[in-house]
Amino acid sequence: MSPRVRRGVVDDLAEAIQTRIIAGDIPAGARLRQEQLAAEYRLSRTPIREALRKLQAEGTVELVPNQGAVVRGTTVRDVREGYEVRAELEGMAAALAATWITDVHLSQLRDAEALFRRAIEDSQPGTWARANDQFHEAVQAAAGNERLRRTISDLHKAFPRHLTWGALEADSNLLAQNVEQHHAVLEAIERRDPDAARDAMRRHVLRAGELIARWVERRGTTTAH
Amino acid sequence: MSPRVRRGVVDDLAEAIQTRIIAGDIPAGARLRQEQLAAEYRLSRTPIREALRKLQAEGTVELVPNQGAVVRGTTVRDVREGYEVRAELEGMAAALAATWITDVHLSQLRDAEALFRRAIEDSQPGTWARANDQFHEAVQAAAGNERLRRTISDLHKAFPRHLTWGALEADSNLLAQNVEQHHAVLEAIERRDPDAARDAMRRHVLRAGELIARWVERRGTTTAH
DNA sequence: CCTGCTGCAACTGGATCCAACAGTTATGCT
DNA sequence: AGCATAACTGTTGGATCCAGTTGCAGCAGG
Repeated sequence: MSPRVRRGVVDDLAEAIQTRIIAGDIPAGARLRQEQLAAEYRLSRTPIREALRKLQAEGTVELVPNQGAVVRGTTVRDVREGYEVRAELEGMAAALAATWITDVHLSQLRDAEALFRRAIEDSQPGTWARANDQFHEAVQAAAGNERLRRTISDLHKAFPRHLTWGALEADSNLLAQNVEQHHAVLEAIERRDPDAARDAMRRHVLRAGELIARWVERRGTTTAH
Repeated sequence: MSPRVRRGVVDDLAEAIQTRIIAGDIPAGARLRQEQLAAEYRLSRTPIREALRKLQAEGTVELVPNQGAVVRGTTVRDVREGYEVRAELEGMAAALAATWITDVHLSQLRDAEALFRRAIEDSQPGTWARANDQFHEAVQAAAGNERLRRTISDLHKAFPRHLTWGALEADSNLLAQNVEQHHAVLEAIERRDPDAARDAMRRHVLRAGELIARWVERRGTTTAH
């Protein structure tokens, strides 16, 4: 969002690995061997290790001395706790958005909502997930609190994306409900009603969290091996 | 809090540097030269660099390619935004604490409050800051949401401690007000009133944030050079 | 006196090298 | 035969090395 500052190789590298993890490409509990990653990315081990340190700080990976890095498994409790916090923060963002939103941001928000709705109705697999992110990001942008935005983003990145997908993909009815909830948020923001916006967003996120928690519960923890 | 897992050299190192920064020992805007740090800690540059990567991920330090690490300066806007978020989260923690607190945590909370009160009344310089942390941490522990705790902690570490100190130390009246506010939070939690607890904590944190913001404003940004 | 160029020194980024440690398998002793 | 120990393999941690880039100082020119 603000790559105004110059980025180095390891920043890209960390992001790449991060992406592969949240995409579910690399499963939880998997050991990340430095040499293998080095070979894969045509680099030496040094930048790999620095990237892993970054991921450790972000909580994506656990780093045990002399034993290497394993991707942190997500427990049901992690999901519940994380979404509880996220609900609060996104609710706050919605409330702020309702009071401070400008016309440009409002039109962005409307576009995102519309895109999401269409993606669901036409049941386009990859598109609606992206549209969903776009909607939430639009709200956060409208809120105008950069720190808040970053905090939510960090929280969001703590969960592999396939969790979100998997939990909702199963039932098209749930997706329809999501459309309704997004609409409620948008409507409250349009009405400039902070309390209503906060409440709508809170409920929305909490619901999603509960669904994901149950989904994870059913399949056990995502920690492999 | 959970150093159950084995820690390595760089973990300690990162924490040490972090501490020196939030203590104000290393001023904002200062360049951290790897060679110097290496000599200082009797290590090679490699672990230093990894530690800096961690700090970069935590937002404590900015890492520009071929130019090294500088500690991030704190702008007034950063303070306002950060404390706004923190107020929300700590308010949430207080609300959770009010509903879920157990007897052990409650006594811890009472102890922390009393310690804080005494430290202020006897005007012991170093003690009250520590007692303050203790109080807030007790609330978060009582809330029982580990993720929330960690998120607040990350947020807290984003600000050098001497900011907090400096802004409050000047006026003993402000400290007395803080005692009152802590008491209000404690009382609401004792009454098991989530809404009141949230509100009291929110106000408390927002006030502190506003004071710090104004203090920073007066002295300009903390970015040296 | 100020501005722009050029060469040098210092520092960072990445690669390579060696030592230490964990896990595993094989071996010897009871 | 079973258990304990010893050797081996694979992997990480930290040190050293080399190349590329940046920033600064000094100098020439306007």
